[in-house]
Amino acid sequence: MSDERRLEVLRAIVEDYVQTREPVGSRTLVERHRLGVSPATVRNDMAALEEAGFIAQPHTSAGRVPTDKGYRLFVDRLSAIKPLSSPERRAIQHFLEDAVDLDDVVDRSVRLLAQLTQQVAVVQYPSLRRSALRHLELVPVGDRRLLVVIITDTGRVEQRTLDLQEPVPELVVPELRARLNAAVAGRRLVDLPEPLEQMTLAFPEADRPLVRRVIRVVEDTLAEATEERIVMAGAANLARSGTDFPGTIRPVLEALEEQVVLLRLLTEMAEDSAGVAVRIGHENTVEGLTETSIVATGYGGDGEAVARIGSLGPTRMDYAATIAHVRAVARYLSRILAG
Amino acid sequence: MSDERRLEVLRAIVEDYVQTREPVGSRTLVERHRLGVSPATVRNDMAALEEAGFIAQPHTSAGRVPTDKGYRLFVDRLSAIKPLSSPERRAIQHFLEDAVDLDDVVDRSVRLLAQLTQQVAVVQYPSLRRSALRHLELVPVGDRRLLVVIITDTGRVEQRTLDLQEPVPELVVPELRARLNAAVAGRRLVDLPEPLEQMTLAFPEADRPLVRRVIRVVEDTLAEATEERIVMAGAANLARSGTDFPGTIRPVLEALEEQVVLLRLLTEMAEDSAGVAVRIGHENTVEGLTETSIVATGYGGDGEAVARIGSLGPTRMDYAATIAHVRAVARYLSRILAG
DNA sequence: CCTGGCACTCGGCGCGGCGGAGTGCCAATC
DNA sequence: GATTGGCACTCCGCCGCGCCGAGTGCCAGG
Repeated sequence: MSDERRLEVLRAIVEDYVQTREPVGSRTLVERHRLGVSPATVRNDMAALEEAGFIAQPHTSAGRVPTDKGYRLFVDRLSAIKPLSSPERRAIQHFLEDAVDLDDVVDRSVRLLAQLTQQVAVVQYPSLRRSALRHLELVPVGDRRLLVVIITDTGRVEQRTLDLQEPVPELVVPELRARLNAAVAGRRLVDLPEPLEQMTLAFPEADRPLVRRVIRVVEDTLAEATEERIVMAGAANLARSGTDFPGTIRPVLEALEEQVVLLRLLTEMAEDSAGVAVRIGHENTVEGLTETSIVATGYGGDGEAVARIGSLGPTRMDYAATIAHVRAVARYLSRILAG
Repeated sequence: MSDERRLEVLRAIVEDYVQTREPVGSRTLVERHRLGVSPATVRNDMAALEEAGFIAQPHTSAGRVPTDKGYRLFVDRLSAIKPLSSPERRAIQHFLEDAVDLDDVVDRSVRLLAQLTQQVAVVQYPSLRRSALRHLELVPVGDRRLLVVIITDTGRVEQRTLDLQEPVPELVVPELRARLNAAVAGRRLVDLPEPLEQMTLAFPEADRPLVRRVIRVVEDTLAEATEERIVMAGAANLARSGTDFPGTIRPVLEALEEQVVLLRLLTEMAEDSAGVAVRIGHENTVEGLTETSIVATGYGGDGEAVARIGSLGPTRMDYAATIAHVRAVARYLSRILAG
């Protein structure tokens, strides 16, 4: 009994089940795939695969269904990545190229991915922490408020208002603005803290508290994981005809509304050698997502990713296609942001 | 046969149906409500109500169900607005008061409303057009770019970059900033165009093209309806236990993803005397939303609303409660924004 | 180690009968 | 003339039954 063929059988089971959404039996399996052996032989292999926990049967005397473990093995052995057709590529590129600003790029990307995969797409906004700063602006609003505007090289703009105990000295603001920008230009937010602290010393004693507060706001802004926004599209795809989910899709929708959780999940996911991360079923410990799988990868930035993009669907999804789509969109997205 | 009682019967039918989600018959109706008449009498009234198109029966010899027209009459005659309990009020207020900035306020509001109504909540971001300007900031970025930052009194911040053919004269920027702010302070964007045009004349001939371009950007920004963002929460509530929707919730989810359509719908809705707008079932011509009702109202601004907030659910919703909740959240939201 | 054969299991489906909730109508009553 | 009790009728939903087919596990033979 060759291990080789058993893997082949698992592969066939996964593919058939993904396509038909029904437990697959030994007879239909040999009919559809050129396995070169009889149903009886396949049955033996199936028994072994079940013993090892890769497949299971919903009821006695029913066909087999892959388990999470089975999908995992399948995905790990998945060597060939489906190449996209070249019209498909062109469509992606053109669609994204028409975007007018960062919001538009992200919006288009997430919709596109949802459309391609027919699943739920999730895109994290380019992270502030790993982006480089283009400019820092201070605007007095009234006489006890200061608006801090942070502009990154990915085109993202973030702002915070700062309430002050006492009026801001008119003259300090332009100077602070100039010095801050000098200290900050082109640096990534994660690399900042030290230069800023030194800068404080250049100001007269009296102004230092104010300077410290402004610096504090900038630091807080970058520290706040809350500010990591994500956008989502394709929720409607969860409710597709086939009864994809056991009970309702409610728990899934609930989980998806918790952006914080989703964000953590997305960033936690470890990428494999090919740069794509896959979480299958119960590998997602998040409540409500244990019946779903997530395919994600990073985008933007050379070498180190600036944010992540992913697709979420039922564990029984077309992994090969999803991986291809996620990679493709991530690649074009990176290109657009860099250009 | 008093018209008075017929209305009472309709009322009872709507209330029972909303609660039980099942067609309601004459017997159970008299048992649950103190109508003071016999089932037979109610049956006569029902026949009349059906004749007039306010109710219908799913199958012969089944109970009655309100039609869209029935709900409409019910809502129009709905005089008493359910007052919220005072713990409920306090909870709303505290929850919203803890918000740290505009994004947070909007986010909290939409979640809160979804939670209260157990439906889908939608909040439109404070509109630029109807907000008053607090401050206008010009920031040179590089020597051929100008960043225009627009800050409104609702706390919203919008920015645009402006590419220039020739370098900006260093000195013009501060002057332009000062003059613009003088011309603009406290005015609503819709009221602007004329004062800005006059202002151009105050600059030396050479600088006028630049001034005109900046003004142009400000005007464009306010003209772009695209910039009207909305946020949504509570999609999971659509998938509640009871089989609320005929087929699936898919068409509804799809419609909700089309923010542009949703936005148009929200702004089109005409408010009644009490300031709340209700669209019932097929009154929503939007595809996918013909089985849902929407309750919406404006918020922010004195007299004239600055943006809208609403709740969407199955036609069979608790209108009285939903209206109360929408009004309450809108009121507190307005208060927060004003303070 | 593979294969064909065989007995067994079990879920899904269609059918028929039943009960209950509800209606519509009619004649009697106030 | 509105209201009411009575009565016959309708129809949906539910339950139990039996069949069929797909699928399995095992065994003996190649």
